[in-house]
Amino acid sequence: MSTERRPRADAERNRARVLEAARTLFAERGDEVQLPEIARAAGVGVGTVYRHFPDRRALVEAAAEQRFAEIERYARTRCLGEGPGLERYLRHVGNVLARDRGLSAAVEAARGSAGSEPRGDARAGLESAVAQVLDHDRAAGLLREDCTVGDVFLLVGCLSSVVRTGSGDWRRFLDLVLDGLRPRTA
Amino acid sequence: MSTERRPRADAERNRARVLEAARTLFAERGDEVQLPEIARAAGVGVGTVYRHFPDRRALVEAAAEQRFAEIERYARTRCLGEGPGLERYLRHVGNVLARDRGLSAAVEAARGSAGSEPRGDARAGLESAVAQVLDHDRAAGLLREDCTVGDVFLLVGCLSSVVRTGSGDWRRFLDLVLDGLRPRTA
DNA sequence: CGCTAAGTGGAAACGGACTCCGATTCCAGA
DNA sequence: TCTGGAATCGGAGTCCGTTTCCACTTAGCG
Repeated sequence: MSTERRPRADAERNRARVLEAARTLFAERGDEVQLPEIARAAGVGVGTVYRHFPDRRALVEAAAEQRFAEIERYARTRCLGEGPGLERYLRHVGNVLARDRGLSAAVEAARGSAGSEPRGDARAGLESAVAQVLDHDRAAGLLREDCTVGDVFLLVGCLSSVVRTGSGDWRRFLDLVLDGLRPRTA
Repeated sequence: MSTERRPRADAERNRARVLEAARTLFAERGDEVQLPEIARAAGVGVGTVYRHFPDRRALVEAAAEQRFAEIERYARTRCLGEGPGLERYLRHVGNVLARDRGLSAAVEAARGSAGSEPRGDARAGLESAVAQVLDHDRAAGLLREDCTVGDVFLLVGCLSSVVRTGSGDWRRFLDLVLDGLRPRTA
């Protein structure tokens, strides 16, 4: 079944260039940057962009994938030690979202088509990492019993929408939400 | 300074028709309904739509204004009696957002350009109503001391973004958030 | 009744995502 | 090394929705 062919060298190179240009521009100016501009920055024609990515959204997502992987790494290395891991995690995500204007666009896009879809492995990796953080916090009595991975993704979606407003209120939002996530002190 | 002129009768009638058509269509199918279709439904040319509303966003907002007023009325009449008023308020808003697909678009649009802007009186009215609900709840010891009107608007924005995903998770979101809004039981 | 400025409608301009296809480039095999 | 043709390239052109423009219509004042 592996009718997969190694892509031509120049094709691979161009794909990388496009992705690189997209990452830079999206991060700086958000996802409203236009395709022709990205193509120009990559030294490539629009057609080439579309050869490698079916549509604008796919490009936005591909550009974000790397960031997701970085976040997963952060979760695994910095959120399983002492203290509240989920809090560290969410604050980190907030910061990353605030720095990379295009990332929140990718997060928004990933919502809506929730759960079922065959999401990339970035998503799967994140899910398992978050699950570990949740277990860790729960074991330490820092988290309400019923908090699920889905809840965290839900909240990250909201967080992303708040960051997008640019009002800077996202820290306040997290403060409120985190209070809701602590165990109910009867 | 009041160079305001009473608009012609037919103009007023057309404006009302456009608004009516927009309300219906936006509610049913969300804000992606196209201007020409709204114009057709209103029995009017596109040009006329643009005479009364500078652009699509303005129309979306105008169509939502009425809903905002209804919500304000709900806040004043149903959220100041016994029991948690803010909770009633937020659940109501969630329901309204879920029924009127276009409303969340208006809410999203209203964010971003927060606070300062000379927002319509619908906004001002809502603010004062919410402030009363907050005072009411606080007096009854149902609400954390530091919860502001701004917090509520922030959360409604998030709520709106969750509703928009269509996942139906918005009730869960409210459950989490409401727990964060209760007074810290030391 | 005119007269005139407000109002109307819809054709056309615009803007941006996406498609198409002739020209170009890579590379497997001779 | 050379070559055939498959894969890739690039950007002009299509498509589609928003917004503008303006010749024409009409309300409503004198």
